Amino acid sequence: MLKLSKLTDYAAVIMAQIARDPLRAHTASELAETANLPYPTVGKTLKMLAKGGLVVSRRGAQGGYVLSRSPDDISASDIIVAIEGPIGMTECSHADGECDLMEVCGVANNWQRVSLAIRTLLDGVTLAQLAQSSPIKLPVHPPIQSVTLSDAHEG
Amino acid sequence: MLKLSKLTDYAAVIMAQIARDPLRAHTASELAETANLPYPTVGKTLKMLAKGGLVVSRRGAQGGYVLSRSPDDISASDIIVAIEGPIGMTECSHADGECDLMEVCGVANNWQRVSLAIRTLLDGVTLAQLAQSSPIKLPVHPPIQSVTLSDAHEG
DNA sequence: TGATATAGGACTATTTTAGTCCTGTTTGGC
DNA sequence: GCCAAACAGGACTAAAATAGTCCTATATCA
Repeated sequence: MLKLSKLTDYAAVIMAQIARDPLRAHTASELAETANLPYPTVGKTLKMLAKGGLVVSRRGAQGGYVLSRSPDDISASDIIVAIEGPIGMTECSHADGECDLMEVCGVANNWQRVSLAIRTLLDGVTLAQLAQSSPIKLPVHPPIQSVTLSDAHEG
Repeated sequence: MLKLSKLTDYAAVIMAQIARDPLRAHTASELAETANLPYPTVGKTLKMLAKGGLVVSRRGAQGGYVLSRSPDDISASDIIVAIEGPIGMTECSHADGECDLMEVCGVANNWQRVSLAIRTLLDGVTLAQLAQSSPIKLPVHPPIQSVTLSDAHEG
C-alpha cells in the first residue's frame, strides 16, 4: 500500500521530537519514553539515522543525539532513505536495466517517472514541516501529461 | 522503500497488455506466456483485478478477461488499490483516530497530507499512459507549503 | 574508575508476501 | 448431453522482509 515501514514511522516521530527542541542532546531512552516506544527499537532507529547522517551522536555521560543540520534542510526523503534505502516503486526503479523482464514489461519506464514524481514530492517536505503542529498545506497537483507524437521532443 | 508489491507490479504489466489490445478477451495463460510469468500467479492477479472491478471475466470456452472500462478511466491508484488495498503511508493514514500513539505522535496529520498528495498524483496517472511506449511527462511539482500563522485559516 | 551512553552486530520471532494447488462452476462446441 | 476450456474461490506452503531484542565493545564525563 505504498506504506512506510514501522521503523520509518518511528524515525519520523523521533526526528520531530528532536526538531522541536534542537539545542540539547536527546538520549535514546528519553526519546523512547516520550514517544512511548520500546527503548531497544528507538535505539536501533537512532543508530540508523546516525549512520544516514541525519543525526550526530555523542557517546558517554551527557551524550545523546542532535540533528546534523537544520530541520529545514532535512526532508521526508532523507528520513525514508536513511531507514529503508533508496525510494522506488518497483524493483527496477533505480537501476537502469536490471530487470530481466524489461523487454516484455512495457511499463518500467513510466513507473520510473511516477516514482520520480513521488520522490520529488517527498524531497519538498521538510522535517520542520512534519514537526509543526499546524498542518502542512499541499498544493493541488497538476495532472500528469502524456507525451504524444506531436509534442514529444525529449528522450 | 515505498515499493509496490510484486503482484501489483505484475498487475500493471498485465493490465497494460490488455490495454494494448482491448477488443478481445485475454486468457490468463495467454497473458502469463506473453509476460513471461508463471500461470498460477497471473491467474491470482487477474482474480484480484476482477474482484476490484478493473477487469470483467467471462468463463468457459472463448472466455477470458477484458477491461471493465477505457484505459483512460483506469488509474494507477485503481490498480494499486485492487491489489494492495487502500493507499496510505502510515497505519493511521486512513482511519481518523485509530493509532494509540496519536497524542504523542505529532506527525500523523502531516503524513496524512503527504499521503493524500501521493494518492492524488497516482490518481492522475492512467493505464493508457502506463501502457504507452512513449514516456509520460511529469510536471515539476510545486513545493509543498507550510501553513503559517498568517495564512492558516483552514482546519 | 565508575556510571552513562552510543556502536555494532548477531540473533530470534513475527508478519507479510509470494506462489501453488485443489475443487467447483460456467460456457461453448460437437 | 457431454466434454473441454476457462474462471472462482479458498486453503495451504514457502520464502522473504520486518520488527524487535540482546550482548559486548567503546567513548565520555565527573
